[in-house]
Amino acid sequence: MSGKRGFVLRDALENDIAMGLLKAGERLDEATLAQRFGVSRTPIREALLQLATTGLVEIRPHRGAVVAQVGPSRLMEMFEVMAELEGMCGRLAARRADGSDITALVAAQRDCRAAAEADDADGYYYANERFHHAIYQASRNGFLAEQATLMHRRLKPYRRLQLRVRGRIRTSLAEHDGILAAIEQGDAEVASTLLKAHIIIQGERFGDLVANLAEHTA
Amino acid sequence: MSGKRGFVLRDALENDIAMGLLKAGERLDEATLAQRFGVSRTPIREALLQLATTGLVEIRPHRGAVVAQVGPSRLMEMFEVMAELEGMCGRLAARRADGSDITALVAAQRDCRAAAEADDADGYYYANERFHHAIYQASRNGFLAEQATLMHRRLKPYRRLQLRVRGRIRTSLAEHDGILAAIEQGDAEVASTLLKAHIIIQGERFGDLVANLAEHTA
DNA sequence: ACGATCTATATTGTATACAAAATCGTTGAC
DNA sequence: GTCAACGATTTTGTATACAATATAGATCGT
Repeated sequence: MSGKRGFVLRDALENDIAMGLLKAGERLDEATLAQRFGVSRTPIREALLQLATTGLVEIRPHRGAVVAQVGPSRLMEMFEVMAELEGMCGRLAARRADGSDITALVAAQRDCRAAAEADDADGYYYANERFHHAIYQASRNGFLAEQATLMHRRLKPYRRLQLRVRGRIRTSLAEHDGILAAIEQGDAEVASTLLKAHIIIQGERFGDLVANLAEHTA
Repeated sequence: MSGKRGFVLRDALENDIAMGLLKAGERLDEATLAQRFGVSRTPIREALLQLATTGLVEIRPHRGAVVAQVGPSRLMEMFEVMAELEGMCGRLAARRADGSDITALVAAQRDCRAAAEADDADGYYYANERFHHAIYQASRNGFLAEQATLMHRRLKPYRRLQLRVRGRIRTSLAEHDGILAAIEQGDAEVASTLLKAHIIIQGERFGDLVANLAEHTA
C-alpha cells in the first residue's frame, strides 16, 4: 500500500507544518499519521525523527512528538543566524561567481520583478526562493549552500506569512537589485552587508507581525 | 538487555567515528551493529538516520549506510562555514557577554594553559572544547550556540588529528589569549576576526596534513 | 469535598517477522 | 576465456507484535 518511500513522508509533514495545516505545539500522533498516509508507524517514526533532528518538531521521550514551538525570541535568533549565513553566501558569491551563476541570478531577479509588477505574491515567493538559492550556489561552497538551504526551509513557515505585509514585495525587489549589483561588481563586503540587512529586516518585520497578532488575540 | 535508550546509541556511534574506530567510507551493517550493542535493528536504524541527517554518515536507499566520505575540498568548505559561525559567536559574545560568561571563559583558558604547559594533548583537547563552548554560550543566541556545537561535533574527527601537529598547541593557546582579551574589552570586530582566523588555520593545517599523508601513501 | 494513590488505558519504544531490492556467484552462450 | 543473464543469498525497508512508560480516571482516605 505505498510508493511513499524515503523522503516523501518527511517532505509531506514538513509542508503541512510550513502551510500551517499542523499548528505549532500540536501533537503528532504516530498512529493517526500512519493511518492518514496509509503506512505503518515505522516510516512515520523515521520521518518524525528526521524532522526532530532538523528542529521542526520536538520529541519528548515517551511523550510523543509535537510541532516545535518557536517563540518570537527564538525566531529572532534563527533569523540572526540565517542573516549571517546569507551574508557569507553573498560575500563568497561576489568573489567567486562565474558567468552561469550571474545568468541564473539575473534570470531569477527578472522573474521576481515580473511577479512583483503583476502583484502575484505566490509567484514572487517562488522567484525569491530561486534568487536566494542562486546566491547559495554562486558561493561555490557546496556545504554552505546545503546549510543555507536547510535554514531557509526551517524558516519557510514564518517567511511565508510576512510576505503579505503591505509594500514588502516592492522593498524586497529593490534590495535584490542592490545585492545583484554588488555581486556582479565583485564587491564582497557590500554584497554581504546588504544581504544581512535583507534577512534581518524580515525577522524584524515578523516580530512586528507577532506583536500585532498577540495584541489582537489578547 | 538494555538501558541503552535514546541518544546513547547515537553518541556511541558518533564517538566511534570521531575516534577513528569506524573509518571513512566503512560500511555500517545494521545487523552487526545491533549485535555489538545488544539491541535490535530498530534503534540502530534510528541512530543511523540521525547521524545521516547531521551528515556524519550517508545512507543510500537499499544500499546501506557508510561513514561519510569527506574529501579535502569538502572539509575546507566545512571549516570555512565553521569559521564564520565561530566568528559570529565571538562578535556577539564581545557585545553581550556578562560576568558569568567571562568567568567561564577565563576558567577554560586557565585549563588550556595548564594542559599546554604539561604537554597534555588530550587535556588540551577537552579544555579547548570548553573554551569554545563558553564562547558559544556567551553569544547569548541559543540557536547559534546549538548550530555551532553541531558543527563542532561534525569536525571533531578531523580537529583531533591535527592537534598532534608540532607546536600547534602553543600557537592555539596564544590565539585564545587574543580572543579572550577582545571579548573582555567588548571589541566585537577583533574578536570575530581573530576567531575566524583561529578556525581557518586549523582547516589549512589539516590540508597540509592530508597532502602530506597522500604523498606518503602514494 | 478535596487530594492522593492505585489501576486501567493509551501511546511510545523495541523486537521480531515479513517483503522488496541489491549484491554476488554461478551458469551458459558466444 | 570473457561477458552477460539468471538465480540464490544477503541486506535494507516496512509491518506487526510485544514491552515499558506515561496519562487519565476512579477509588479511598482525610
